[in-house]
Parts: sequence; structure tokens; C-alpha cells
Amino acid sequence: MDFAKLKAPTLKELFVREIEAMILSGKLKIGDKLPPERILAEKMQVSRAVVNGGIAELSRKGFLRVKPRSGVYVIDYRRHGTVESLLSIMNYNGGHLRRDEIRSILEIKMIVDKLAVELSVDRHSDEDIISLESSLDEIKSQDDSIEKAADAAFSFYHELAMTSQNTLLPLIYRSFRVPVTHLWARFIQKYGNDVVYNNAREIFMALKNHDKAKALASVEKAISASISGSKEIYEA
Amino acid sequence: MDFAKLKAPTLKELFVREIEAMILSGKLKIGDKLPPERILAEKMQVSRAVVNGGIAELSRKGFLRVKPRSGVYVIDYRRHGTVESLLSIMNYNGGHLRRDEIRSILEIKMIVDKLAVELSVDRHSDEDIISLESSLDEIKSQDDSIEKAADAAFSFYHELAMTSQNTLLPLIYRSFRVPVTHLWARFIQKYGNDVVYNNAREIFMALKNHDKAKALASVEKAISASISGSKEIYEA
DNA sequence: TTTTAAAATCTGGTCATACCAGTAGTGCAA
DNA sequence: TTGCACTACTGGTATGACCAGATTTTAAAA
Repeated sequence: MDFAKLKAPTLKELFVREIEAMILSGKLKIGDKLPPERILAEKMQVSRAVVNGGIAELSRKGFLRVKPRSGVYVIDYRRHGTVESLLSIMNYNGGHLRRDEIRSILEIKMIVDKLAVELSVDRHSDEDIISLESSLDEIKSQDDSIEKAADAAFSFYHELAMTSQNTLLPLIYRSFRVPVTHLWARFIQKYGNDVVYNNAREIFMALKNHDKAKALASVEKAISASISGSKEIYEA
Repeated sequence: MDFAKLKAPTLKELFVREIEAMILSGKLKIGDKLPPERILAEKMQVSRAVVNGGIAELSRKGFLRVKPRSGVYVIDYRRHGTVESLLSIMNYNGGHLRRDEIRSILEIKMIVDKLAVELSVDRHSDEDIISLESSLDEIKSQDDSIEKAADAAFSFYHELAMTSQNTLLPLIYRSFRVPVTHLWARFIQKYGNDVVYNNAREIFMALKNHDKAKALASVEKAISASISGSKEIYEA
């Protein structure tokens, strides 16, 4: 048996979640001014340090705007947020994504993987092939734990992005780690990790043989499988 | 005359920059353990609140890993960083990007814009066209300030991403705001904002006419212009 | 000597209080 | 109406302290 790792949330994390929930639920509206840190700390029964730190984090996430010596204001996260905001939204919905968010993720994954493959076919080195293959094997060997298999699948595609020699591709890909891994876990749970492994293997082989057309086709095939798979899973 | 907005950096910001520079320059290596917050605060002559807050931020940026009650460790930002790390790297280099980073950005922009156009052609509403057109006009009217023109160009493409109905596209696009705007400022400085405006206009018209092929071609054309433009600028 | 357990130490998370320096609103004077 | 002094407010920062888990050291047990 593999037990879940427990981790006690810190007060700052709790504070962040609380405010996030208030914003996402609409209790706090765009333009609203938050109470002063002192008052907030008093009402929520925490120290100002927690409030100050939490506000700083929410500011970096694109939910709040801090105007020193004036106040803290709620801003439009759909306009100022970064990819991380998605995680907050996901967590707010109890770890689940909406249909249109899944579609959005897969649309992005399609072009990201395609670009990765397209660039990698010409640029990858022998070492890249080796590390890719070991990532690939990792997917197959994780047939006991769904979570680990999903992580392994993510690692493979991440490694793929690394071999593209595009500095940003891995960074973007990593931004989606949580939701993508989450999707895959569902997928593997229903269909087993064989499907994921075979898709990855097909891409890998084409890449190794410098067959760009085949590699791109394989990516399309893999994502298409994810799309139809996600439909079945989430429409059930 | 337009004067620059002055903004005094906070101690936390200075601290973050300092540590970032040490990591990016290699003074702090991956796996290194930072001195305890207390010592760090003492040595750098700031309060522990500054150090604690700064470390929290660097942790979110993917530079550091905080293990409570153990210590703070330097981790591989190329492996754990998000898109924001790019900004840090850029700022570290005095606001300039390396050749391969520019190439990377443009490669990404190409697929992002293409996807935006591809999705938008079928999905955009009448309101979308109106707001896109006003963004477009904004580019043309900003012919006095380079910065504002670059911002306007960014807004246009951002608006374009919004009309795609893909939730994530604007978020990704926004992640690249600083570097992309920076690139454009250079570009406009050399060639004027007419080129940027005309490229955007071409995309807009094709989109309005639901001409997907033309729209995609226009995107390719615009990016190609950026690529050759960036070569001239940065090889000078 | 090796292993184990208890104690001391270290460390980030948090708290409480206080001061600083801009912000923003008020009212008076020019 | 304009300009300025006054003042309450607010986030940024400084200090100093305590908590609880992680780590290391020390001492006891085998």
C-alpha cells in the first residue's frame, strides 16, 4: 500500500486559500478594497506577518494589487493573472476542472507538444535520446500506482520539451504540471497506463528516427485520444 | 514630454535581486544551503521579515526550496522555474535577452498567435471585433511614445488571445508580457510603429472576414518580420 | 564497540509591538 | 480657486520572543 503523504498547511496557506475563495466566489469583487492588514489580522486571528505574507503571495498571483501606504485592492485575475491562477481556480473547485478548461489545456498541450517535437527532431542529441528512453521506461514500470504513472508521463513530455532547445517550452509545460498530471491520472485510472506508454513510445521512436511527419502525427493521435478519453470520463 | 515613473525599490525586492544574482551568476550553486534567516538578516543588515518574505518569493519563483525547520536550499531553476524565471534572468542581464532566448520567445509567439487566430476565426463574436479594432487603433495613435506603442501592440495580441475562448491562452501570453513588450519597443524604435500596425491590421481583417488561411499567413508574416528584425537589431 | 534513546541545538513559522514614511483627506489661508 | 500645513491611515520594516519539528550531539543500553 502506498499512503498519501500528509502535510499540515501553514497559516499563510490557509489565509491565501480563504481570500482566494472569497474572490473566486464573488464575495470580494474587483475594485474592492481589503481592510487594513491590522484589522484583517485581528479578525482572522492571525498575526500581521501572516496577512502581510499572504497578501504578497496573492499579489504575485494576480489577485490583489498592493498600493503601499494606501491599501490592498482586488483586481481582475482574468486580466492580471498568470498560469498559476488556474491552479487556484482548480483547487477552489475541489481539484476538478471544468469542461472548457480541459479543452483549453488540451488545445495548448497540442501545440506545445507539436512544437517540441518539431524542434527536437532536428536538434536533439544522443544524450537526449537516452534520457527520453529512460523516462519512457519509467512510465511502463509504474503500473502499480496511478499517481506515479501520471508523474512519469509528465516527466517524459517535459523531457521532450527540454530536448527542443527552446528555453521557454519546458517552463510553459511545467506551468501546467498540476492540471495535466491530474488529467492523466484520471485517464490512466480508466484505461491503464499502456495507452499512455504506447503513445509516448510512438512519439519517441519517430523522434529517434528523425521522422518529423510521423512524430507530429503521433502527437496528434495521442492528444486526440486524450480528448475523446476526457469526454468519456467527464461526461459520465 | 513623458517622464519616467519613479518607484523606490523595497528592501524585499533588493534582497530578492541580490540572491537571484548570486544564483544566476553561479556564486550559489544548486544544492547549496543558505545560511539561516537570522544570520542572513544580520549579515545583510535587514530584518528577518525581509529575509523571510524574500525567500518566500524566491521559492515561488523556483529558485529556492524551503524545508521548514531544516533550511533553505538552492534548486535548479531550469528544472523547477516557471515562466517568471525568465524575467529574473532578463533583469539580471540588465534588461537584455540573449539570442537564443529571443528565438525561443518568437517560436512560442508563433504557435500561440497561430492557435489564437485559428480558434478565434470560428468563435469570435461581434463584440470581440469591436474591442480588437479599438486595440488596433490604439497602436496607430501611439506614434509619439515607443513604450506606449509597444504596450498597445501587446494589448492587441492579448485581446486576440482573449477572443479565442481558450481560457489559458491569455494567461500564457501575459506571462511573456515584459520580454515581448521589450522586444517590440526595440523593433518599433528601429522601424516605427507602422510595420507593427500593418501586420496587426492584416491579421485583424482576415479574422473579421473569417478567412482562416489568410489570417494564419498574416501571423507567419508578422513573426517572420520580427525574426529578421531582431537579427538586425541584436547583431548590430 | 555498536545500537538506541534522550537531550541539546538549530531552524523556519508565527506572534506582538513599535516606528517609519508616503498617502489621502481636511480645513484654513492666500 | 489654489496652495499648504495638519492629521489619520496604511503598508514596509525592525526587534525580540516563542513554538514545534528537524537535526545533531550526548549519553545510556546492549
